[in-house]
Amino acid sequence: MTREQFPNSWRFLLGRVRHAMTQRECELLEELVTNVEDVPSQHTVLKRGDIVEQSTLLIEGFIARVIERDGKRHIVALHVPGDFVDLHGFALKRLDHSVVTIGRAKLGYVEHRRIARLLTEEPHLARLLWFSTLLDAAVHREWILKLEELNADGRLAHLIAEMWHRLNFVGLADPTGFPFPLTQVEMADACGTTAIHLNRVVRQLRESGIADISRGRITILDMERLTNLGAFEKSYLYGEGTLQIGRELDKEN
Amino acid sequence: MTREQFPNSWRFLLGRVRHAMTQRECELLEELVTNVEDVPSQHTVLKRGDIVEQSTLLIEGFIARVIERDGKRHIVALHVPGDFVDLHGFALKRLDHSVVTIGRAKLGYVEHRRIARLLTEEPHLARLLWFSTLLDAAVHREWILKLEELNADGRLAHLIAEMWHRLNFVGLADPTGFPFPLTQVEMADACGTTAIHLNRVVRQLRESGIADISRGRITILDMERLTNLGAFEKSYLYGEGTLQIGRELDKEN
DNA sequence: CGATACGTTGATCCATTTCAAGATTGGTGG
DNA sequence: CCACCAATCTTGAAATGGATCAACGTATCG
Repeated sequence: MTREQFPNSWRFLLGRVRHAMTQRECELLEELVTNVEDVPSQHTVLKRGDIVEQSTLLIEGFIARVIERDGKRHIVALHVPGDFVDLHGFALKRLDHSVVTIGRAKLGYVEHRRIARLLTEEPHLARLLWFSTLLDAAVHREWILKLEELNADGRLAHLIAEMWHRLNFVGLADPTGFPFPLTQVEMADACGTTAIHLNRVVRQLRESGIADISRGRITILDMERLTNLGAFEKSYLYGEGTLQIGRELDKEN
Repeated sequence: MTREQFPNSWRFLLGRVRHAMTQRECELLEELVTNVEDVPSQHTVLKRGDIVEQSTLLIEGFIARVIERDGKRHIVALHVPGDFVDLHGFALKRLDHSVVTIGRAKLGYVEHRRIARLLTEEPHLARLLWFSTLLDAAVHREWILKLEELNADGRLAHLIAEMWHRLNFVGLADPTGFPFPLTQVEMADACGTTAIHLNRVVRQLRESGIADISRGRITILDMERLTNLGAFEKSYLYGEGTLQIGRELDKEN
């Protein structure tokens, strides 16, 4: 599986479901993606309430799912390259949140008509798409946990750890860190705290030699302490040991 | 659609997807449910890390999805009668959380083998099941938002409002309130606060004439103020205007 | 080189946690 | 039916994390 062969879907394929897909399914998926385009930072891909007829594949860059309320922006999910950002829109249609790029991004689109066809013609592939929305939900639950359990420093540590693992999974992180274009305001919006307080937490992480955030890059200084501080357990990201989504079930009747 | 005809699935059918289902699909679904049983309060249906081969339908009672960490219990989701509690286990297999009853409950089970068969033989019905997991995810996002946005009083108000709507949808609430067996400790675990502080918030709601919580029942005294306090917008619960999951898409090729 | 977004810091105030203890309730067996 | 126990709910006081208001430093880009 090369980048040349699957210019749009290769990071998706790099990601969490690749090993369950056949060559043919990979090709099918790649062909689904149309209207690939580059968009600037802070571009609103979709607005809350929009009725969508296509789903967005994030090919390069970062995307936040946001909900605004009385002038305050809240980030309820973050996406990295390879993520299907709003596959759930296929069934839900009307979005409960907006979708906004952070930093320049490259996007592709898959028409819902085509996904519908897949459902009957390629049930196994359809199940993989279902699976990828379930992983999203698992990440949601982890965010709920982090918001209930941790205070600001732990939340930021958790966010950093999660982002490192997800980016690493698609080849965009290395042991020293990863590129990360979120401003402190945006990180605060994703951690349920204020930018001012988050700034103090950033300093704390820096001074205690755990991680450094500056100029669009996060540097990991001590992964072990970072993981502890964020009470981070990576298993939820992978649906570990799972992917019983393979072909066995199809066969067994 | 009567209770007699669908003793196990009728509340599910009462719920969010009913109108998209044919009579035959309703019957199919009812037949999927096996091993119906009554279980006591605080019964652990599934433990974090379990590998599941069946999914749980909550027929009567309440269920919490919980994650324990250093002795503290966190509730990441709540379920009401009619909910498929762990349909996501179909694809994810290894659970990232435990599933525990709150108050006595009646449960039914659907074997994953059967769901797998559905996927190819009944794609439309399969899509409805997918849809129901997506609604779960939408509720997760709303919880993330409430945890980021609101402080303790708002969070509790939001929880009450959400529970009222979900229970009302399956015929278990009326304008004056609804039965609710969670202890204050459990409500605190679901609101990301301490039991002690939650108790003070409960008093606040009582004294300001918004809602009363006592002896397993929540009484709504002023729905409008409750809704405002919890910044509650019911639309996310229904996938509003959506359910493009109907038959149109199947036909249109 | 000035404008504008972003990051940093200090001081004050309030929501929430924590520790500690007492009051109520529901269920159980005698 | 009462006595008792355990769980649940309730309240107080002290300590703290985080919000808020206000201001200033610093990158970045046309």
